[in-house]
Amino acid sequence: MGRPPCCDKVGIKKGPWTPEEDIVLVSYIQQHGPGNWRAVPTNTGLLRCSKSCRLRWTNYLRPGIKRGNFTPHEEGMIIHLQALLGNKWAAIASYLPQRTDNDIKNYWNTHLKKKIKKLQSESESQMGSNSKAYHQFMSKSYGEKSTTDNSNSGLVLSENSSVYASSAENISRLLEGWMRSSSPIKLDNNNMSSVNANRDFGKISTECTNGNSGSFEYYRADQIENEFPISNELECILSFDHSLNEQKLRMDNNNPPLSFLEKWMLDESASQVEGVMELSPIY
DNA sequence: AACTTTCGCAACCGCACGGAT
DNA sequence: TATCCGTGCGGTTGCGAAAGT
Repeated sequence: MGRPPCCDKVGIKKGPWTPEEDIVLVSYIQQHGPGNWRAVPTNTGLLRCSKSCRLRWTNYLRPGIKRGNFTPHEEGMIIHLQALLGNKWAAIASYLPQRTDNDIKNYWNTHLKKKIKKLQSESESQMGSNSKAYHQFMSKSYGEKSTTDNSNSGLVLSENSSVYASSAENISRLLEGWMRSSSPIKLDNNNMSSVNANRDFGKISTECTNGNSGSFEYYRADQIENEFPISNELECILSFDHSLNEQKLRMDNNNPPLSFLEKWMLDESASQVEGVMELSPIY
């Protein structure tokens, strides 16, 4: 009943993308801009369905994607936003513009869920010990000095070096040469989620020819970090997180510990949720 | 060293939604 | 209004790598 999924069509390839396929896709999008995915396999000769092309682009090839380890602060953001929004990964990702929803979802499922569960069980088993594990985690997540643990002496925000998949590195090498072209082009405002850098691609300039998507450009991460300061929205939520955490730590000094999420949810519903919900996500 | 188990993540699947016709 | 089409989203799967025995 109904149409078969597009990827079930005869001749449609599945499985991991090869560097060569990536190059074809990237070069096509360089010329035409993202969108109209249905046309991509037809026009490029890629034996992939349109959906697969879109996914490959948005989750992997798109400029501005940060890969590799999540910082403690990113972890904290994800945990807060997940508690607020639930498994709305796309919404959560909009507050972490360098991360894809898929990446966040995977990180949540493989790391954070376990971590929270562990912390919760530790907190429950250490009732009366003022929830040390919770404090340690929160202080790490928010780069603050813990009020209960002096071993963590402050900011933990330094970012680990990113790890990139070998395929992306291969593409980088393969793309070297033909991508050294033209003068810089202004970034499209609609594409601010793509503003951040993919170090592998180096600096590339190109203009879309369809006139719809405007132009876009690959920047190196260090350039981006200098040229595009953190957005107001993100600053807002970060400062909110900061003050929230301070409040939470103050409360903790006077009250027996609740579980991590219970406490946070209570805090939120008490006073702060509206403030966050009014924030417009970054698109 | 060989085998098994666990983990992490890229990719896929199916559904929902909105715009066009 | 109904249908089609393109796209976005969240859940799940499968495979390679790492860890354990």
